[in-house]
Amino acid sequence: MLNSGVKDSPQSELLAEEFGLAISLDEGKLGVKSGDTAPKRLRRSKAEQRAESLEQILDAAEYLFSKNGFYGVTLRDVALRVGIHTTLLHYYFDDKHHLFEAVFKRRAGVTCDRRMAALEQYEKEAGDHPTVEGALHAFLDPDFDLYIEGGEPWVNYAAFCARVSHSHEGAAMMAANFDPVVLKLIGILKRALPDYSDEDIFWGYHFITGALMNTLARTGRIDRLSGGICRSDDFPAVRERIAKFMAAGFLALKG
Amino acid sequence: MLNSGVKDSPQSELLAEEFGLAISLDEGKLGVKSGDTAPKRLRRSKAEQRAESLEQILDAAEYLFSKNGFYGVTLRDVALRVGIHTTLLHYYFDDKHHLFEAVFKRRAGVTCDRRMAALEQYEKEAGDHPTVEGALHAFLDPDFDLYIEGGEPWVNYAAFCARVSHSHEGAAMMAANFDPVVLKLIGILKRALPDYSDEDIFWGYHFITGALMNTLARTGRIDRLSGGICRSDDFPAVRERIAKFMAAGFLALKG
DNA sequence: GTCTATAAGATGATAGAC
DNA sequence: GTCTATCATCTTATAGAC
Repeated sequence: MLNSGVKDSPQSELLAEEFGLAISLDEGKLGVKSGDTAPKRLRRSKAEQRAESLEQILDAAEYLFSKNGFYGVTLRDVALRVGIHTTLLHYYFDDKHHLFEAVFKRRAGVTCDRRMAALEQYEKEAGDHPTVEGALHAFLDPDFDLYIEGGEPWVNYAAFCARVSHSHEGAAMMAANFDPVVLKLIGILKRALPDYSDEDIFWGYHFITGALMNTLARTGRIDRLSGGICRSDDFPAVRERIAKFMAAGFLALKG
Repeated sequence: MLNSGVKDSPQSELLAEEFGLAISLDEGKLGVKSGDTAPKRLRRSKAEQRAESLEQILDAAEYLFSKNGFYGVTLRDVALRVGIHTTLLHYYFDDKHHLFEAVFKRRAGVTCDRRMAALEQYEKEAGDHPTVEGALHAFLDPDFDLYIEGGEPWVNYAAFCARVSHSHEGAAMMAANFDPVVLKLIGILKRALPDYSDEDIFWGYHFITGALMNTLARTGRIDRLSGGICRSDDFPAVRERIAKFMAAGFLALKG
């Protein structure tokens, strides 16, 4: 396994767990039973080691890209943070673009699946009369829960996505991965607002995603502006307000 | 004066006008009467020439920074676009950071002054009973008008600001320049919503600015998502909806 | 898998000629 | 004011040793 940034870090073995989350993309893919009969897993399989190294690199890249964007991070920065040599990054990810894409894709599936599942469940529950606020809760809350409960890696990923969303390189990546969920939401909104034009509904979504991305970016602006009354990383506070706020906005568009 | 990107461009003399806007920061500062009696201004003063060169550089930098951010643009990119050598950029702006800051500051004052004036006028008109929607119109509309009527340079500046707003380098720049106007808006909102907590009001503003920045960024995402029904650069469509939408959101927070 | 060595090119910046 | 020449440094990427 790789060094963990700080040289000779004694607890480097723990990092993967510390940063781990119950939901993991790679779980199961490796085909390795973690329980087995081994005594406290003294030895790891090659596949496990590789997966762990990949995770550490992706964590570092995710953190740095979320702060400075694609061009603001060098492979040297990433390697230094992990405590390895840049050549190893090429070994694992070929080039910088692939690394960037890997960071995006690692968690994209998880958040999409959760939101899609929540939307589908809401559709069933609501039957013929979905509400805007109900749909928005189904769309937004699973994500907020992920960021609130998932710890630092997920919060970094959120900021990473916020950055990507305002960049041109990332627009295609966003579309390819998130469009199905968003269109699912749009579909429910249309049924909740049958007399609305598509234009009104899409602009409403545009406002929501703007507010959401501004939250995920955690720039610290609202902290200073409010003199500490609000904190950029107070996701629960936003979760509590955003669906109700935006639902009312929708209803007012034709009012 | 400088070359205008394309070598031997015959109409390079016209560029400054083409990109010019009625509102200009430098107007008046130069102490040069443009009308005078000169026959179609065959000769320019040194100061005028210098100002024009600066404008051309700033236009190019503004465009590029708005697309790729601070780290995604090299001085060579800027120089190439203007048709000059990088050393000249150092001559005018010292270093890259100063150039970036100059791009930001060139138009920051204009938009702030306009919005502040509109907010103050609204305060007078509304007297003791300001409304949320009224305050938001005063805050947002002058800016939208600027972007709609100001042409490409102002639209690029808008995208530039959107990018800055999600970056850490830019957070301080944003605060130093825009906080007074924003706090003015917050003050009016407080009077419009006397029973609201500061927290609710600041989070509401947070949502608004997110939606606004997402608009200014013009990433093209809403275009593809909506299959062409909405266009990223359709500022009038947003102007028409955003104040009403967000005002309703505010009113719903305590409802 | 991890490292050393190395290359080719880009980048921000300076000194000085014209 | 504008350009040439030059610099040290950084950046991505490859080949090959261990």
